[in-house]
Amino acid sequence: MTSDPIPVFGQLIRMLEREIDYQLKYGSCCDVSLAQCNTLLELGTFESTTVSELTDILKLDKSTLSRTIDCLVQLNLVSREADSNDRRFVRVALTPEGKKSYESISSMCNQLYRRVFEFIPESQREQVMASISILMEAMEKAKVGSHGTGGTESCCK
Amino acid sequence: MTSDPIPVFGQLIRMLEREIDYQLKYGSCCDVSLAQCNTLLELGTFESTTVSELTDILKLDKSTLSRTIDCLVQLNLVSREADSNDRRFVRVALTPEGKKSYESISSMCNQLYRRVFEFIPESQREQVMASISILMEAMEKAKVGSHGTGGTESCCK
DNA sequence: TACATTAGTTGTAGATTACAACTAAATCGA
DNA sequence: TCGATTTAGTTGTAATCTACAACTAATGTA
Repeated sequence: MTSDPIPVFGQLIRMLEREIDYQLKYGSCCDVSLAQCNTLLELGTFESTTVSELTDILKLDKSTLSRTIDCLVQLNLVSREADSNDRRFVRVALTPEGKKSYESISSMCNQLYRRVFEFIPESQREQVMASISILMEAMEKAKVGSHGTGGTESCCK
Repeated sequence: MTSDPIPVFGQLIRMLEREIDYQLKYGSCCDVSLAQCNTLLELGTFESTTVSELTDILKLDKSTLSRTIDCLVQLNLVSREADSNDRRFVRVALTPEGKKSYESISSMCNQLYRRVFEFIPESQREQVMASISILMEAMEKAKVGSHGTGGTESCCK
């Protein structure tokens, strides 16, 4: 029974967060911004999606995503098309070029993660994988319904 | 021997990253921006620091941090003072008010993490803690020296 | 058909960030 | 000791990111 592990957990998790962000930013996204990169990575796991689905996943405002997608469309990486069943929805999908881009980004990510895994003793890899999964699930469950005031406060006065 | 776990690892880790970010943003930082919040959380673990140390930890440009600190100074949460040994360095530290703010933020974080932990079966908590630590260490070791071109590319043209 | 709801876009403005150019202080090399 | 170089940080500037509010369009409901 040592001292409270929770604050340490918090510190670790924040370090991890920054590390991930950094690696993704400077290691994997070459031609697109971090936001675009994350969007592509998500799009790659769907046949096609909608803006609101991406909103949920990426936790960004729909306007932000709408514009991010604008950019990706202009870059010819993503296609936008009204859903034929419910024309309020916009089906968003990777173009062939977007798929290539996705492949390239995710392969770079995977390369990094493989590298990371090499630094984890083989006997512990399974444990680490399982733990991330457990942690993720727990965070999902622990998600609060209320988000305080939300929004972007900040600087100074 | 199932299929390659690496891509799944990547997905999980990105989900986790967003989850952490979101929780910290809307759950823990009430009066200050996310960047300020992270800065306070780091400052809280030091007696006093320098801008460049924070640069390393937070992986932000020194100019960005300089201004973030400006804000915190204006908010009366942080003090800035030339180092007496080497006057190029600026010692940055929490003011008493900043300490209170730090306590409040980190206690809110810890509350969240405690909540998260409650959703992890007790038998697995130690494993998860250990895994985060292992992963973190591995990511540090795997860190590449080169960061591509770096910088903020992006939008469209 | 009118009213309400839902999905997404556009107007706008502030926040965040980084690069470059700068100042000030310390160190290095004759 | 003095000039050149390096180091820490700040300021000028500009692009990107983001969200809120107000809007349009499509659907559902009474």
